[in-house]
Amino acid sequence: MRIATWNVNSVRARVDRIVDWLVREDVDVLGMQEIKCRPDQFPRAQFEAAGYHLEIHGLNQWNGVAFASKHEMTDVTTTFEGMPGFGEPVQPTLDGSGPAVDANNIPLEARAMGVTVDGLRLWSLYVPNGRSLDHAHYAYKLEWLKALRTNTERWLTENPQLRLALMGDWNIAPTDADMGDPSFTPGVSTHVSVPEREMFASFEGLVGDAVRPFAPEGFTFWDYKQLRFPRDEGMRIDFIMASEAFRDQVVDAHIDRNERKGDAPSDHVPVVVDLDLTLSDEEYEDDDMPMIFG
DNA sequence: ATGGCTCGTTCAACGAGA
Repeated sequence: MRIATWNVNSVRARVDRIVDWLVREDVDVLGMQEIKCRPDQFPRAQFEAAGYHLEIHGLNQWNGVAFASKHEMTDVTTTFEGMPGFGEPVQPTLDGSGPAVDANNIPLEARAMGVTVDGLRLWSLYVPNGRSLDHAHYAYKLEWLKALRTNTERWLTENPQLRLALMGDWNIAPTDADMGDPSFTPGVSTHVSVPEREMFASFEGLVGDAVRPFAPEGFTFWDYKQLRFPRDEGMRIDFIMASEAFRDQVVDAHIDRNERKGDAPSDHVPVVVDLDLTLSDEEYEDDDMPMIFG
């Protein structure tokens, strides 16, 4: 089972590349971010011709998340409990026909989608950028992640064996090795600030990086400007953060740097994990049994 | 010191990205 996450920076501008890659790499499930369109604008036909089912959450030209999967998707959700919105409060509609809002009547953005595939609980997440340390978007980013962490803890408390993956564009470079863009300055810039890194670290013990053990180095994003890609001045901000039960089944992983090359690439590249779903807890428990030598 | 690319909006610049 091959599962991937990719911030595609507009699915309509990139549909040929995305579907070509899915087919060539024989990807089972892809979580996308920044599709930048509504479901009625999504280029469904090309995905479906390649054998993929689709789940799409997009409200306008900003943000937007989706899944393409060869296998059936169930339990589709586009929010988690306590997810904050961004912007000005709106008047709630009595019949619930208006935009989805948080507890303060602030509209929710299209930044999360959860699906279940073959018993795996997968989330496609587009964490808010933050814009700058003194911007309201930065406080929103931290609140959004705090709510995600609270839900993650609850999901795993209810089911410690849950095979859960929080995959997407986290918009945080968790270590200095993950930041290679010289325009980002510690203490001044988003993505490397202490509160962001502490928030990322707060997921430890719940989920861990499923990719880094197999791909210890490498960026997932390079800015379009300033020759960042040829100079390899990128950042590692796209992650598949997974529960222990999920990681027990991961047999390989990689970052597909080649997708930053060629005509009209996204500024992010796909991040991929390969799972062996036949690996079970029982087998691992058996491995822990004392050996009896005859 | 500033902008640098790319996208969607929609035809002219601008918001947003990171």
